[in-house]
Amino acid sequence: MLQIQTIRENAQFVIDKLKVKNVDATENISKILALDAEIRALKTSLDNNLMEQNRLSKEIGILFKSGKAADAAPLKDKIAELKISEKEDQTALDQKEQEIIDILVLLPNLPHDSVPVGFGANDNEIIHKEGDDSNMDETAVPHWDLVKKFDIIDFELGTKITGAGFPVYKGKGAKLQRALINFFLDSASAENYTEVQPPYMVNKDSAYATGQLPDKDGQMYHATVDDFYLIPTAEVPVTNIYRDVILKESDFPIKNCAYSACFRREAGSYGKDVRGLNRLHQFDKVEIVQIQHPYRSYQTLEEMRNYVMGLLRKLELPFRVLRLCGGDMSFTSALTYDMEVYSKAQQKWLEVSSVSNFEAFQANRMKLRFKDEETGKTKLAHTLNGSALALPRIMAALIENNQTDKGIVIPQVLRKYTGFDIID
RNA sequence: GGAGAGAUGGCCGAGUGGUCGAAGGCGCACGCCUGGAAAGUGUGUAAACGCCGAAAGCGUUUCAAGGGUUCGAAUCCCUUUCUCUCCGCCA
Repeated sequence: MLQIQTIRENAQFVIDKLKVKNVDATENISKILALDAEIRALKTSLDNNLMEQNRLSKEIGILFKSGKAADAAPLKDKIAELKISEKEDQTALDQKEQEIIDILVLLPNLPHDSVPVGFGANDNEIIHKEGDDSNMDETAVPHWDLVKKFDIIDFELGTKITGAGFPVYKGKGAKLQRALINFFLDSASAENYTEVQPPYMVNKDSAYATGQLPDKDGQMYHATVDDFYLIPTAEVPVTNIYRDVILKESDFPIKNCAYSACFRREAGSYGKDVRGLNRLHQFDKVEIVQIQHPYRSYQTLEEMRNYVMGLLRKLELPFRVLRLCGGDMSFTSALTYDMEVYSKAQQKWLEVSSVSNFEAFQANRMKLRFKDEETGKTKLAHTLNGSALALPRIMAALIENNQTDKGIVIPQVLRKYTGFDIID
């Protein structure tokens, strides 16, 4: 959520920035400014009213103590009068505050200066490319056929047990996935990320704090009996560790990593992109989360990007890095890099990681702050996160790119985790 | 799931209707003391919001959350959430 103070002080700047995300906020911003002025006037009037009531109550207390209780009656009448206008102010205030929040919550985060203008995936800026992204010959087999041939992932079985998008990993397929998870977690630990195992279900407050609610309500599985949501990413529970927390500057940077299963309804996506492992309802991911001082968050974003690039390099996968354009960025993000690996058999780039700086947007919703040593004031911290990495598409690319006559060759870096060097 | 007890500041803990944002202790910060440190000692030690911005100052709110009684609630009543103990169930 944008800070009301930012809007109050830089309304035009906010409007201009939101245009980069293709949002015309002119009307909403002027509504917000009007409501904000009304709210402050009401607050002042209400505060003065309450102050008067408190003063009179104290007087009554003194009268009671000194045995002059009878003299209190006129004061009581006065308070009764004040209470009528208090109630009016309070009702109006509650209503206006709800109104302003209802609008604020719909405004996305402001994009960073470096974010290119654009409407969709085609407008993203390719800022880096690495590895051999030539295509394989015509005999190359897509992963959904390979996994069947080697009996390592069974989509039909998952459909029987649950439904489409819930595959069953078997034998060396299950082991390869576990190897990747361990490789990712060990790598993060080596970079001083503290490993956590979060809950896979969260309450409404948590889903709201990281921005899944109210914007992406329909994308999460909802366990209605207890009103819990299945997490779409570990970002949600891990970032919420720091909800309503005031940090010290010396706590920065906070670095957490977490493996979790992720659950996404993916309502509205059908067709070619959902084939095989490309888009699932349940998948595994290792997530890295950092909380940083506002001055250093962009430096941290670059570190995180470099870290993820390093993982892809070790896995010997061709990849590219995109700087997302305004139209393709998420609601909460100020700057996002996507990493895509090239699947030589599908002849397609597959998104395997998204690294973002949310600046103070999530922190504002979840009241994640720190004490500024210079001023002694509490200020909002910056939150960042990234996938490091999402498993299914990595699996798909490894299986496809490493197919040989003899089987699927396991990259060197994973062999100590898998215990085998080929799937055949 | 049933029965009971509880939830107070960074932590421990007092407070059962009035001047209580809250005693005391610990911790922390700064100072004194010391050659230096410990001990001792003094002072300070929450957040949000409003009063045109900043500072100062003033005010409002906050003792799990929400509602109620009262001129006045940490304190009384109701609801919810959570924690602990016992019983039941159980990986």
